[in-house]
Amino acid sequence: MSRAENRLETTQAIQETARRHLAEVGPAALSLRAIARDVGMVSSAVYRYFPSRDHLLTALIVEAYDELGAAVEAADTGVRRRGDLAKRFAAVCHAVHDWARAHPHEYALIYGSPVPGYAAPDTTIASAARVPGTLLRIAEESERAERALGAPTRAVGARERTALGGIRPALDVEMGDDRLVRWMMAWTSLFGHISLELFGHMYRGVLDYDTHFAHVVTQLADDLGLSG
Amino acid sequence: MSRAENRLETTQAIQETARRHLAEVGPAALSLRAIARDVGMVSSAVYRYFPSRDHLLTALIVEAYDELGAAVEAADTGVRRRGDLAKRFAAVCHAVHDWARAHPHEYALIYGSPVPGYAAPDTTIASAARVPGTLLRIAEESERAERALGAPTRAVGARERTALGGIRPALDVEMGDDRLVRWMMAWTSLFGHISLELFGHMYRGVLDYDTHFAHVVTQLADDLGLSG
DNA sequence: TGTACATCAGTGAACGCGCGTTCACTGATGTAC
DNA sequence: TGTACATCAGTGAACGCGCGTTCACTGATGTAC
Repeated sequence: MSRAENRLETTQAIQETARRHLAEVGPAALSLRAIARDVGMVSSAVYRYFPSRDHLLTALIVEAYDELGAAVEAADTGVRRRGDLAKRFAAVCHAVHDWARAHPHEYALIYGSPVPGYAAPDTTIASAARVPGTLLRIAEESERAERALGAPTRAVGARERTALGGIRPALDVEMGDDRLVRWMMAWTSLFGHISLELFGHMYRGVLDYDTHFAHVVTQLADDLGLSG
Repeated sequence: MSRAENRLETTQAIQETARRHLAEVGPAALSLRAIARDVGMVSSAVYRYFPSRDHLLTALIVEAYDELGAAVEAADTGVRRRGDLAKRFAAVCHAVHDWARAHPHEYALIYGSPVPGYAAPDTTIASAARVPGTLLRIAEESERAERALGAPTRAVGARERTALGGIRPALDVEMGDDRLVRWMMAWTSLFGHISLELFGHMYRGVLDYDTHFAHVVTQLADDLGLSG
């Protein structure tokens, strides 16, 4: 095995082990020494691969965003009838939900509490943007198709229009303010739902998470005017 | 000063200091020794007041839930015209938002990632239920007043009805499934919005958090049929 | 094809630090008679 | 009002443990001629 191959393999071994540890102790208590022990090397050797604990954490964050992003993009792309926006939206929502359920600690790492003392570098931005980006692509299609929203939306004033100014540059289409607002609400609903569910706030209230989630997703699709 | 007064005062001093530390290092890294040092006593003395680190954490969690709960209840009660449900709903939402902005770390403690290795005891349940409870009281009023929902809701099937079975016991009124679904969605929207905002996911996207939040709240009130 | 040198992975010891929890203790505050 | 005893707060030392990071080093892998 070449040096380069070895390097790649060891880097991955460290990252995988780190990820396992993350699930057990959380990001704040993630320990380089414990990871090194588990991989079977001495703690100082890890520094040949990651210059510091924070760099390792960044790698884990990027990995999580990318894994989720890939799952979501694949779910969208997997829908044959590209014009069936309700189906695409549902596929995306369920992909986020499924991934979060399968990887609760990775989800908590990127969508839960920020890690104290850690500032995510700009490297993470592109990966973090994949899910919102996928949603916006569907939103654009609904705008192009001139679909009417399923839920009426209050008139959007100039201030609210300005408030949403940071999102417009990410859009390829001139989108109505009312539609954009509804998509923002769908986005917060989606992640709010998943966070409240995963972090235990629905416990004993909602008795069947999957059924309820599926219902909410179809409702959101209706509100966005995607069904029909 | 009596022994009992002293005890209360020291307990509070420890808890306040713990809370300050929480804001700096997060729940996972909260250190009894550091807190003791800051209060001006030896670390073992803390054990006269809290039997373990986890008990202290529980106290902080209950405190946070109660503070938020009290703020939310006060906001609701503060609305004179009890029949103005839109105003009550908005007051409640803004109370959550304001409190979260003022106490981001306490918010993260209760609505962010679960603390690894910590299991919240049942003691926290009553305090945690205050915000959802306040929302449900408003929901009940809207049911009693037979307000029509502002956003149409897809027919709720038997399975979804069953899935929401855990919430019905907390209701004093027989509530329509469509309304209950909308209130669940409002709840997830509210906390999803706040979490995404506070945890940095709206950064550079939404340019004016307060304006956007206010707009969303009025929209939610519309959807719930509270305005009018 | 072989040799000389450079690069790199991994070692092991060390630095300086912090942690939660236990325990025997001192001295002050409270209580019962 | 005074004395004897019980309760309690806080001390300081100790146990056993873990952490991130640095550094001089050995030995293996790669490269240039």
